[in-house]
Amino acid sequence: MNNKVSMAVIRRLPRYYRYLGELLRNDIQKVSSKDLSEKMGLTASQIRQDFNCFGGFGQQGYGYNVEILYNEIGDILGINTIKTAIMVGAGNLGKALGNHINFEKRGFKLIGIFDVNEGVIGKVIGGITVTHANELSDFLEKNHVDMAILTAPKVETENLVDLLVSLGVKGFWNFSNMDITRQGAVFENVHLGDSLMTLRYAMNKNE
Amino acid sequence: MNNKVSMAVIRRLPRYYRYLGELLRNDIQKVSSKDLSEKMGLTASQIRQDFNCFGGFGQQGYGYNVEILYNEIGDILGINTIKTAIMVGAGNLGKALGNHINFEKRGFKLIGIFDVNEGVIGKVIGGITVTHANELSDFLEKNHVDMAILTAPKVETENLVDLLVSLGVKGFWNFSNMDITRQGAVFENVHLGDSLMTLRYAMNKNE
DNA sequence: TAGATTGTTAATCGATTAACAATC
DNA sequence: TAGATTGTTAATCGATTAACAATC
Repeated sequence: MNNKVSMAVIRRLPRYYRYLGELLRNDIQKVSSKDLSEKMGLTASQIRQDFNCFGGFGQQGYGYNVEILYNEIGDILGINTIKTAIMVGAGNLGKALGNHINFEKRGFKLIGIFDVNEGVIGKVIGGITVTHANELSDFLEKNHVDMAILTAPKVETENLVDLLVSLGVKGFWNFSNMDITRQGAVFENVHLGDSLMTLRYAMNKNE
Repeated sequence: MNNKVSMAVIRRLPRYYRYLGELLRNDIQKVSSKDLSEKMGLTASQIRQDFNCFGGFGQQGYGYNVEILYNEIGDILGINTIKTAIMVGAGNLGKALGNHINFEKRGFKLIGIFDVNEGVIGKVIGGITVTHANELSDFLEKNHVDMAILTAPKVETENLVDLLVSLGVKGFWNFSNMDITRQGAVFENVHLGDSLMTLRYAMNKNE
């Protein structure tokens, strides 16, 4: 067990979780660090080191029980406890995320979607009816909201964040294409443009 | 100048590029590693090390010329030379990417969008008319396509990739939620679900 | 010239890999 | 018991930070 787990390890956990989930769906009950290392393109040593940051989930001479390991990693990530989330911005990206991301399997429950565009208000996305953004403060006072997904344009987002933080939102999944940080809240800033440029670089390298 | 530049450095380049672009838009002509370090939350030393992987772009006693540095990083990333791209999958995510990503500023030009769903065929996304996926092979034989954006469901994507690779596609921006690799092509596998789980972890840590 | 800031080398820190005793 | 594979320590490798001479 290790109290200071590095970000590099944490970023690998969701990937382990995906591969273990697949084994589970295929009714595979045990897996060794060697099996996993071949599947995932990591070293067996690294895998064992990673898992042992959190305690010994394996059994010498046997390997790891897939189901136990899967659940342990889920617990470490915190996704077995649900937090509430709202989405601000119901454009194409909002629709894509709302309809296709399985929030409940990742520790969140979507409870509200907001937009300023009359064209989408009243529409249903991922089972939630889109509400006008001017009801946002009201909603936040009446409902406990842990996390906000930011899929609105940059300008609108910038003003919004402070309001949301002041009303108790503690986490942000931010697609606004700018890095945001605020005291007392955590931000997962997603930069799809950066990802695309990295691909462009890799393609030249590969030529 | 350094021949073996680490992935850690490369992943920071798009971020430098964004910050420099912002300085440029604000008509700021020079920047020191210290200025940048404060803006970006890195050490000045790391910034200088990063830039010096590719050669000396600065001037002692002065700093860096923003425009020169911006263009140099663009060149390193390869985004000042355009490669062709198609998108397979014109659902909400495809629409979001097609309409909102500025491909040309990131080294790509979108020249075709394909889907199997009759409902979207003929619609225009990001200036491109959606075509039926059964015309894909034809299109690839008539047009040189460097990169494919995979925004179709998992099942459809799996079969598609080998076809695309065999027809000369050399890069993939993959949103299908599975890791893909193939000889002779590079993949940027985007896992939004992993990003969301990392946020969930960070929120518990922050409590 | 004096001050500022780079480019670069050396020191430190952290992450990955190797090795092997423990043990199922 | 013999074989397999973990948990863990030690060795290596790589990335970040510190320091400072070079020089604009």
